[in-house]
Amino acid sequence: MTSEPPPAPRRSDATRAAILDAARERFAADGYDRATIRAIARDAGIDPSMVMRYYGNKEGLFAAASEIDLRLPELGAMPGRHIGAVLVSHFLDRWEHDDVLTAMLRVGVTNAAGAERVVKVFREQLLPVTAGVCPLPEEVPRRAALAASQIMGMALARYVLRIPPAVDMTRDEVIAWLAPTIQRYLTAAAP
Amino acid sequence: MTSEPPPAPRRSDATRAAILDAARERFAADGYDRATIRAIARDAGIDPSMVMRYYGNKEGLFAAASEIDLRLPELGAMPGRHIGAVLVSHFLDRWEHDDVLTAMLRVGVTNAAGAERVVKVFREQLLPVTAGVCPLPEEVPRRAALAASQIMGMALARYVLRIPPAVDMTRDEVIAWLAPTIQRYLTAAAP
DNA sequence: ACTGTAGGCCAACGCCTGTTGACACGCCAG
DNA sequence: CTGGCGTGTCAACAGGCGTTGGCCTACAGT
Repeated sequence: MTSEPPPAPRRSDATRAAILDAARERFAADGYDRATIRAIARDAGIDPSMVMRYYGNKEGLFAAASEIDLRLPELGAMPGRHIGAVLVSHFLDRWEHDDVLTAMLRVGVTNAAGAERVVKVFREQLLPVTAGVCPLPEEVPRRAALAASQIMGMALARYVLRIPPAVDMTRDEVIAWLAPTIQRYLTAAAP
Repeated sequence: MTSEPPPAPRRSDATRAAILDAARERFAADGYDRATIRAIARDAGIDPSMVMRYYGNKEGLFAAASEIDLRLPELGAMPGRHIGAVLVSHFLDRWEHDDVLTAMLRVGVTNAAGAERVVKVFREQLLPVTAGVCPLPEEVPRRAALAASQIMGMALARYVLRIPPAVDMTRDEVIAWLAPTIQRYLTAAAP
């Protein structure tokens, strides 16, 4: 499946990367519709037609720009009581140090393909990690969805809508409040 | 302030209402950019120029269409232990029976003015209602923001992104899981 | 009955969009 | 040295957008 024979380094790799960087930034800041190919090309310092040559069309560019790896830690290898805090802390890091997640959220809300992409990340990355820590296997998807709802909701309030009290909370305060919630969603007995 | 002397019924009230209905639907379904004035006018069965005549421009139309009343119940008049369940249940109702909230969420994410509108609703409608139930007055904004983050997060997962496990939960399951979270955010001792 | 005005439609504007095709440069193989 | 291919620019396209102004129609006040 994932076996492109040699990576085959091309002379244009720098340009491709510049386009991708600019695209991620624009998609994160403006959402799918307002992030124009022309603006992305301008940011990358090249002609709009290069974007088409390398990524086919706007959808292809978005697909390439929203290749996301949450880099979730292995939860099995740590004391069960810290799972909530570790997850919240990890997501705060990811959200603050790069704008792919903001882009994913913004585009997921505006664009059907974007929403599917979010669902895919949820299914392929969050589900496996939470599988090991939930009491009953059949409850895993539901519990993961609950956890995701709280994490995305805080990201929405804090990084996208910028609701002042959510922005003003320190990182540690956010963790202190959210960790017990995530902990309960993933590990506590069903209500 | 809110004293337009007579309501002054106009012959065009039906048209105005049709435009507003169509606008709310389109903004909810498509977000700010994709919801075009032409499409809204087509839905309302009139000419695009009528929209301009009555609402000035697209921003004015959006401002009129996103006049939101959460219709939050008085929390002071009920047993303190039920606040979480009542709030979650109320928001589920609002979200399912009318698409203004979805519109608000979608536009809040794509549009700066939309985000400000969400913050305004938070400040003017959620804050006052939660003020009566939090232990310390100075914690009210933070606690309300936490509750908002969980409620918006679930709405995002369930009604916008349509993450399958979040969609599949019954209304009662959502309440059973979320109510204790909201309850804790609003009333429990700070962590 | 006459007239002013509000309600409504139509055609057009200037702008910006995604996308395309033709053309120019420079590297590398033969 | 020469040809081809990869990299890049430029100019243009068709279509959609928000917005504007002119014109027609029908009702309301006198």
